Amino acid sequence: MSEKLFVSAQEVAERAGVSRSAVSRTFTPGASVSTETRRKVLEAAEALGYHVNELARGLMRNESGIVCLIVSDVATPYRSALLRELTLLLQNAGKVAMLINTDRSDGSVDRALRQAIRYRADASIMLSGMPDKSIAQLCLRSGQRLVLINRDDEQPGPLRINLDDDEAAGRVVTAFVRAGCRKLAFANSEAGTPSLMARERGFVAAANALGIKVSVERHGWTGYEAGKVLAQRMLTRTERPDAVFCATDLLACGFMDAARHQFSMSVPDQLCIAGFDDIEQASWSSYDLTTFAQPVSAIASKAVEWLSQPQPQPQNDDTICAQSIRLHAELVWRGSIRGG
Amino acid sequence: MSEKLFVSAQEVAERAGVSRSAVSRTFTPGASVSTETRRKVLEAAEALGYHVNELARGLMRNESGIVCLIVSDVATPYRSALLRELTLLLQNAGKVAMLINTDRSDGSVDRALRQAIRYRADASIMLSGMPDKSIAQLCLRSGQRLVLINRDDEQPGPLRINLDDDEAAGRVVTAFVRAGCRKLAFANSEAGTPSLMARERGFVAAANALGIKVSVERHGWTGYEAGKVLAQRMLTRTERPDAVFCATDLLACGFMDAARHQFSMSVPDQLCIAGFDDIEQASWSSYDLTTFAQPVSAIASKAVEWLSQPQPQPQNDDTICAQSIRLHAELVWRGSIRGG
DNA sequence: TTGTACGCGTTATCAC
DNA sequence: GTGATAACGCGTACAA
Repeated sequence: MSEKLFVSAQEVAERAGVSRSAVSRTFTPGASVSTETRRKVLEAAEALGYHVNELARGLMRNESGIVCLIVSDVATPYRSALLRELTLLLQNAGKVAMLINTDRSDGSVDRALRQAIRYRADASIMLSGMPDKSIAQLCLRSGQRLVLINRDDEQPGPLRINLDDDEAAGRVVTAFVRAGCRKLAFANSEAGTPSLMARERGFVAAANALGIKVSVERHGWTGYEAGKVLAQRMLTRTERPDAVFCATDLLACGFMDAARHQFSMSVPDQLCIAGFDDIEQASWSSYDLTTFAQPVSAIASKAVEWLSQPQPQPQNDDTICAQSIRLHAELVWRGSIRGG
Repeated sequence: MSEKLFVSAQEVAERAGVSRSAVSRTFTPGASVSTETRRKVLEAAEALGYHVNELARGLMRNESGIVCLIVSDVATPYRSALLRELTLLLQNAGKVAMLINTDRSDGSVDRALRQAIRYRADASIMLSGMPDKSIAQLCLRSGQRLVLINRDDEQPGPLRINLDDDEAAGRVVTAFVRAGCRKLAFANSEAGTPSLMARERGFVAAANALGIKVSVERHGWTGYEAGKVLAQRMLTRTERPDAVFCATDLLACGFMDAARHQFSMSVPDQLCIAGFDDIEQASWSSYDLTTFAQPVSAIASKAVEWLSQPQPQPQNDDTICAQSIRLHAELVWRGSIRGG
């Protein structure tokens, strides 16, 4: 049953008539081998179908080449776009991506992180969820790097990449007011992640500064259906808003569809809408949504870049050399706000 | 610089006052350990922050627990949905997913497959591309399982999962004719993958059988923009089609948007449209697209199920015990065809 | 430049 | 049930 399946460096060495270390050196970038030996080894390897065993290599080097991507809702447009960029750049950097799907259940992210540790991942990149503090500490203590994207400022990850959510939200208020809107609304999800809440706070604050009150509604998670529900709630009131900022493009699409097809409202004439993320669908002509672009490729390259450079410090147990990057979310003007 | 980072079973054994084997057995599901020993080991492991090293374990067992997902266009709705299901089921089966992104470039999938071999993946699941026959053979010879989803019938993979594309396409013809349409069209991409071509063939054949000619157009890859371009081509003709079957939902969305917003056509009154995949956007009320559902969860569970059961045969070099599964694509009736 | 010898962390085998 | 020992495939210090 269990015949030898993979061919080892030993066999290559025998066939090539050299020592096993010669084989090892041939496949190690920095090593010194004579041209003749290398040729013989390569020939034998090709003939036998030899491939380096990264598991064994990782065991020796204490460096697996594996980077763990921890994410929930992979099928969501923004998440999958970020995933695409990350995997692409990781591959170019000679790393390989391990994908772990989390859900809302308790301990889901912790399990993911533990999985990453068991496979001795060089790093973990979290696109969702917040790890238990102790687990995160364990990662760091184990020499594993941690990158948190659009997560928290409080989290203990060494590299944190965030957006200027609050400031961006302020710019929507200006746009709405310039379009002649006065009855502003904010449609949010109940997820309550830091970036979503920052958008809400920024929007409300900027409006209040202009003496405008904002009606805020929260429902469900950040998806299309939740947007519809939010619209049903906010548009059945006697006092309808004339402009709504949705915390997410998916919410905005749902909101817009409900406004048009269930309430026969015209966008942007009777209702201005703005979203956040700039998912592909936002540019589809049925929506033509004004929104803020997540700088996905910038996020991904910052993350991978940071992972590629060598560990700056040995890291004391208590003093984690944290680094925080704040990226700009550009406003993409389209047709869902009047007077672009 | 390189202080000991991870804690090993050896250290746990010392602290617990038992042998290394006892530690190993504690973390091996099927092994027999006394309750007392297990308790001591678990306690020591917890205190030290011990985690099994899957790299070393994989090295011993000749089984890494890694399953390679080879895919291009990850950010596409259908692909990401399939990816979600697969990663979820793999995790439940105790496996872990390694994601490799391929592009259209030559040798991209081959590199991916080689990567899978280097990490001693137990299996590779291909959602895109077709591997070079020699590489595929190498995988199989190395004891690696291979699953091809919506790929080819000619490929050498042991498990091939396909849909009844041709038959499904025939059912659209019936629906179109029943809606009173007589000028049928098929909008395809230039990608030319087997499933896309099967849909085209099935549609044309079924229409011809009823004495109806079909105008076929192909452009770009299977995306929203390509759908728009196809609409521009087909709707500027003197003889406009009154029903179009798009090889993909993304194409259909683009086609519909162009028809409505650039040609002021009403769907489904002047133009019936059908798609394929049943991506989430197909159900959004702006599109409300009649389409065929990819049975993503069935596909994923078939694949994972097959991987979970033990290798049925030792596999001779020439006789590969291939298995082919043909799944049904259900028609999802929505508003883009008259008279549902 | 090349070969020898050892160690990485784990599991399987076999005595006890 | 438990503990010693061999083996997995590889990198590398060291001596030649």
